[in-house]
Amino acid sequence: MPELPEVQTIVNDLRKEISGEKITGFWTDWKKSIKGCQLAEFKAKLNGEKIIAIERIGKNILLRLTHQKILLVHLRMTGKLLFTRRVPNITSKTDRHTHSILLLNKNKQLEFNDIRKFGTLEIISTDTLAEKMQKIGINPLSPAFTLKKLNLSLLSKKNKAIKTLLMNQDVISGIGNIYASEILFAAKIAPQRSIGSLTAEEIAELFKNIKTILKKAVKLRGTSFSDYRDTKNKKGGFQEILKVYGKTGKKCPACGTIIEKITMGQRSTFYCPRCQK
DNA sequence: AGTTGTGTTGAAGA
DNA sequence: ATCTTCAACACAAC
Repeated sequence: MPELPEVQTIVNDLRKEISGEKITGFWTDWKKSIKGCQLAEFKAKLNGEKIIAIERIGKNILLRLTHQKILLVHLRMTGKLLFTRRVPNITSKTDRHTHSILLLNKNKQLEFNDIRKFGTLEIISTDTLAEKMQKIGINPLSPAFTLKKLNLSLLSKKNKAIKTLLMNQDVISGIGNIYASEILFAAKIAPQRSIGSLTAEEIAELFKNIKTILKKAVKLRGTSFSDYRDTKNKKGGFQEILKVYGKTGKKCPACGTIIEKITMGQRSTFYCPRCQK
């Protein structure tokens, strides 16, 4: 669910909602989300710190705090960050799947809501950020991500399927199962194609569409295929214009051929067998 | 009512 | 090493 466009939407919204706020407490009924230290230490580290900046790296959300601390949030499959107002003196979650709450001043709070409880929270220090993010690949929306760069990252992976590469966070960060299928449809490339078989023209088309699809999805505030919601629990808009993802048995919007679903690395993969060569 | 599939990713297994 | 499979968990759809 939350891939680059969804995480970026959340980060953009959080900047407006909780930048500069002070953390006054932390509540949880699911300690397993917390990585790196025990609950008591986690609470102690957060308490009294101010949120000074909010950023995205890949699918990670970074809340930069005072004293060189960073609260690292990963939503995995069904995580949400819900910005809500607290009823004073009551632990008030707005949904039964909220398992942690970051309590802020002005009665603001950030609920970490996660149906499947795969999401994670961790506090790191700024000196360990680079190490922690070392294996995260390039941000496909950054100017540094060029066609040349894409070609370079393809070099050593000639035998792998192109869809697998798109989803590999160590190479390009932020593309997940939904956008991988959509980008490959837009680029007219079949997902199972090996990287070595791609022509220069196809790689150029792929490059162009990685940028355009992701940008469009950010503009539309992400895809709410099932669980994804923004910080105000609202759906995105990209699901309205999905071309192939989840469209098994439906007609290809470009040529009318029936969309097929295959499994690649235990992940559903959707494509048009006529448009995508 | 039991089985299957689900957007992620690290850890275990081959 | 590197690639594939599994597990974490809850729920909807079949």
